[in-house]
Parts: sequence; structure tokens; C-alpha cells
Amino acid sequence: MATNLTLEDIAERAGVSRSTVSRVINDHPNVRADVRERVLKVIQITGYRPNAAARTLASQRSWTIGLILPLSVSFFFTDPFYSHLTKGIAQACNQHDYTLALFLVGSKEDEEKIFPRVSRKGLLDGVIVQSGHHGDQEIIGHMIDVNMPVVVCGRPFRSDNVSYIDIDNINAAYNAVSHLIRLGRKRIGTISGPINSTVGIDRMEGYRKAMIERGLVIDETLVAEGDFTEIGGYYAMQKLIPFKPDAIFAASDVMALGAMRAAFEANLKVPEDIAFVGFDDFPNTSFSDIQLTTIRQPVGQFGMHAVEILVDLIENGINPPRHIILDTELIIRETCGATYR
Amino acid sequence: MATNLTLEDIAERAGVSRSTVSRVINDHPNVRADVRERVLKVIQITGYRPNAAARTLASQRSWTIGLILPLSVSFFFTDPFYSHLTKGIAQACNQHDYTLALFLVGSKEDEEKIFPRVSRKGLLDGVIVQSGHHGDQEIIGHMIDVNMPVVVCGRPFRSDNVSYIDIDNINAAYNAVSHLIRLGRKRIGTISGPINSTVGIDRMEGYRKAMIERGLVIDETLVAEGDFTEIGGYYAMQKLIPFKPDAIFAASDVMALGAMRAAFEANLKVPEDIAFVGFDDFPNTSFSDIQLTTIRQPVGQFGMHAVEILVDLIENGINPPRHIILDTELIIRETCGATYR
DNA sequence: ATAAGTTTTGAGAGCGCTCCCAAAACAACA
DNA sequence: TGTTGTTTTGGGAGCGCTCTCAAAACTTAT
Repeated sequence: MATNLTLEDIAERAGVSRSTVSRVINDHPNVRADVRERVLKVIQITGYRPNAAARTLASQRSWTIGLILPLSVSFFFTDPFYSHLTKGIAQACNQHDYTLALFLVGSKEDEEKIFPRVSRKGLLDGVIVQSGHHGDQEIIGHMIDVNMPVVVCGRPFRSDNVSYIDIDNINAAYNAVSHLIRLGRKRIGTISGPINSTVGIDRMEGYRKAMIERGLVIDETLVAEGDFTEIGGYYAMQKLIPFKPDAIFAASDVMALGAMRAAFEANLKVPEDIAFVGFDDFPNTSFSDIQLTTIRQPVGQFGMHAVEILVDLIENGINPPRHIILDTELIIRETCGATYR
Repeated sequence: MATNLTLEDIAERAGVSRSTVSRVINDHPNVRADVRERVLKVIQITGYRPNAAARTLASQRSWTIGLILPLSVSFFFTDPFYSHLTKGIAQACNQHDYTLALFLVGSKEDEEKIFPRVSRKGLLDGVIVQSGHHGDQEIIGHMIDVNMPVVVCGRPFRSDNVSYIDIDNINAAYNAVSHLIRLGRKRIGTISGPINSTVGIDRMEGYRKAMIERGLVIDETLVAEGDFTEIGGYYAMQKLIPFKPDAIFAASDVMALGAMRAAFEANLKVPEDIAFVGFDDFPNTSFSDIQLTTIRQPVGQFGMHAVEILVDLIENGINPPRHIILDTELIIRETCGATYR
């Protein structure tokens, strides 16, 4: 059934040349309609499937792109962001008829195994790398060094020479905190992302900007660093509680959930005693008894844009780096107390 | 920097033949030590990276395996199982020096785009398909038709002619329910997985087996079908509550969480009024205020075994289908009430 | 009917590697 | 020193496609 047919075999059976079959397969114009028909029929009958490697070798294009996820091992578990991103990218690849190769870089050893593989010629046409941490700079630099088209998801630390997609984290955080201020909260704390990441930094900056612009003082005892995990949010909140915040802006929903757990344990009522705003709002991930007010991040579009830019880069050569900033949206639900006032 | 060097170029610079360079690269024996040294140095200096497509074409091996995830769009979001599985497989691939290509099949259209791509020769050496639903049978059949080595994660409906990895779902569920019975619960209900899936069926069977063997009657009003989502668990629980269960075995942790949310809303105390046992226990996914008793599923090993069997299949040809059943473990925490009695 | 233009087709030359086979180099032994 | 055996090396023939270029077939206009 699945014998090893080649172009030549199909050509012979259809009574045409190899080239013509190739033209039919690649949808080239200038093939007589009846000839195309005949070739197509032979292909269908024989179940012929072109050889990807041969095509790649001859055309110097693999129609495969790599997704590099640099992450501490546990993150791909913990943070729904990664699965959402991966899914968006996979869908977009599918739409563009590209194959997606996945590289999870969890350690230095992984990196050493993956680098040569990724930069091998004839495997990938380009890569998307999820970034935002200092360490990721090396990966991006490496890709640029080996002349591999690259698009970054999330603003990288050095962003001048590379295309990236990001959301306006500063502004999003600013809006979240402003919302809390408008609702009359005074002692607003924040549980940030890791401060060695651009998301962590930017969302923190948005928090500070809102506080200052709206005339509130920032009490540094109300600022705690989290790590985007539930337990991290929980611990951070425990540190904050003694200083009596009346609202918390958490840099991710998962952390907000952890923080709320700590609040419940301390017998605080949400939103009466303390309000919460999270960040992410991924679909289908409501794990809480009380609906979380949050910033909605268009993670599906992330993937879509990343693939689109990359494909453009691959197919139309190097243009100046593009920076796409996606909009976010404040989703008001229960935990901020807006409906209570 | 990254000019297009070929084997021949390296050969010339090292003063040897193409074949010798090839031998060095592929770690073949029978190369004089000093020659190997010299070639290696030239490779290092020039930054030569072999062309994957050429190698694949010549050797008829791509060192790439595909992971096919057939799922309704929302599942890759919702169910941590998929990210865990993906992660495990990605790690195992990396260890075996294989590249992982990811195919998310979310719809019929996806399927039509992906099938020809997957079955193209020279792209994949083999595929792992996550299965358990009726619809997946077609995918598996297709792979067998095109002579593609395949390993299935989760017992497929027709399992005689294909290798798969699974856990003993029946026994795991049996243990979970037996535990509840031992704790003195009488009106034990279950929130099952979809009953058109093998996991759904098997875990349900384990539930029934435990009930019957231990002399309890099965009250069909205490049996509800879920869909592995939080909200599904929530709704299922709402249906069950009027019939006053005193314990629930949920076929996944996420559903258990949803069910507990419904229980809280109905002012039921856990575990005093009602006990819960979940299923999965993936690391770092504790989203609840009260720690869930559950069945631990070794999802990391899933991926490891899948890759190992597949690689064996690829490298050593077709042997009779292998069926690997992994052990589970009952993790006793708070929600079953074991510590209270 | 013929010339010029246009479309369709086929042949050849790669793409950059692996793998087989025979030649060359080296060792070991009589 | 020659003979045999073993290790190391090089060259050739593909792997199955794409892509260029020129020839063939078909149009259209004169």
C-alpha cells in the first residue's frame, strides 16, 4: 500500500515528465487542465506522498518552524500561559501549512542538546522564542548569529534588533490599579512577577505609575515578588497581610488565586475586606469560588501574530524588526468589589 | 558567519575526503584519532552545521517524531494532562536526540490539513498519538495504513494491533472508591469522564467494581457524567447534591475542584458532610483551599515510555504490539476525611 | 500558409548528505 | 622481504525532489 513511490513513478504512470508532476503538486500555473487532472488522478490512486526531505533539500525550505520555550521545568506545568501560547502557535502554523517543532529548554543540558539541533540547516525555516527573562537573551542572540529568522513572544531585554510581539504590560497594570483606586481602595499592594523578567518589571511599573499619578503613596511593605505560581502568590500574600492592604493587584490569575487562598485563611472577606485584580484571564480556567476581576490577555492573537510575522520574514526576507503591541482589556467581575458599591 | 558550508568544504579544509568527515560527524569507528581531531577542529572553527534535509534524504531517517493531540479546542487549555504529557514527551525526545513535531488536531479541517503533512515521507520517523476517544481510531488507523510507526498514549478502543501506554484505570478507581468505603462512606457517587472515552469507561468500571465487591448498592442517581472540565464537574455535582451523596469519586482533579465548589455553595462541609477523591495529582497544581485526596498518575513516565517504545519501533523494526500499564498511587490528603476519623 | 508570440513540456544539473565497495595504508607474521 | 590480515580512506552512486533553460506545441496575426 505505502510503497515508495517517487515523482518519477507518478510521471511515468501519467505519461508526463517529472517536472510536470512537480508543477501539479506545487500548484504551478502553466499546466494544461487535462494533464493536471490526469496527474492528480494518478496521485490519488497510487496514494503517492511527496518526500519532505527531498523537497527541503532541493528547495532549501522546510516549512517547519521551531517554538523554543525556555522555562524552568515546573513552569510548563504551572502556568497556563504556555499551553495557551503553544496552542495558538500550533493553530496558526497549521493555517499557514507549516509544521511546528517544539523545543522545551528546561536546563543547561537541554540547551546544549537543543542548540545544535535547532541551528542545523534544513530543519527549521525560522523560530519563535518565548522570552522575557535575562537568560533568554543568549538563545535569541544565538539564533541571530546563525542567521535564523526569529520572532520573540514577549518583549526581550534587548529588543532593538529583533521582532517581537507583546502586550502593553505597563498600561494594562496601570488600568488594573487605577480601577482599584477609583473604587476607593487606599492601601493597594501588588504581587509582582519575577523582577528579572520584563513582564514582572513592566507590570510593576504600571502599578507604580497608577499609584503615583493618582496621588497615593507606595508603601513598599505592600509590594511582594511572586513567581507566577499559585503557591508563590500564597506566600507573597502571607507576607503582605500583616500590613493590612485593602486591595491587591496580582501579576497573574494563578498568583491571585494563591493570594486569595491566603486571605481566606486569614479570615479576610473578598471583596469586602480586600479586593483582588489578577492578570491573564485565559479561557476556561476559572478555579475559584468567587469570580476574579482581571486583565484579559489576547494570548491566541499572540501566537497568530508571531507566526504571521515569522512567515513573512521567512518568505520575504529580512525587513526591519517589527514590534507589535496587543491590546488588553479589564474584565470586571466580583473580586474587585465593583458590583458592591 | 553562517555561510553555507558543506561536508565537502570541511573535507577540503581538513585535507580528507567527504566520507571521512561524515564518519567523524556520525561517530563512526575506524577513523584515525589524529584525523578525527583535525576534522573536529575544522568543524569547530568554521561553525559547520550539517544539513538535516540532506541527511534525512540520504539516510531515510529524520530523527523527528510527531505528537498528535486530537482534542476539542478547549481541552488543551483546560486539562493539565495535555501539558504534562507534552512536557514529558518533549523531554524524552530531547534525551533520545529526536526532534518533536507537535500536531494539535482540533477540528475536521485541522485533520485534513495535518494528515497529508504527517504522512508525507521524510518528515517523521514515527508518531505518538494521545487517544482514548472513538474518533481517534481513525487517526491511528490512518497511521497504520501509511506504515508509520505509532505508539498510543492511553488505551485506544481497538488496541490489538497497536502498542500503547496506559495506567490501570479500573484498578486505580477501584482503590479510590474502596478507600472511601473503608472510611465508612455509604452514599458514594461518582463524576465520571466522558463515557465515550476509555478513561471514562474504565474509571467508571472501577467505581462499580468497588461498590459491588464491598456490598454497596449503586444508586444511579449518584452517577453523573463529566467532561474533565472544572465547570463540568460543577454542573455534575449540582445534579448529584439533591440525592445526598456523602462522598464523591471524581475522575479528575479539575472536576473534583468544580464539584467541591458546588458543594461549598450548597453549604456542605468537606470532608465532614461530603468527602472527595480526585484523579491525576499533577505536580504544582494545587488550586484548592483544602488539599485533595487523589490518585497520582505518573504522567511523566507516560511520555518517557511512549518515546522509548516508539524509538525502539523505529530503530529495530516491527515487533508485536506492546502494552505497558503504569502503576498509580492513592494520595491521601484532607478531602477524604481520613485524617479526621 | 507562414511568421511571430505565447504557453506547455522535458531534460539536466544540482541540493548535501550516507553508504557501499574497493583501494591504500598499516600491522603482524613467517 | 614477502605474504596475509586488518584498519583506514576515498570515490561513486544514489536519496527524491526543485528549478532553469531550451525545445515543442499551440495561438494568433499577417
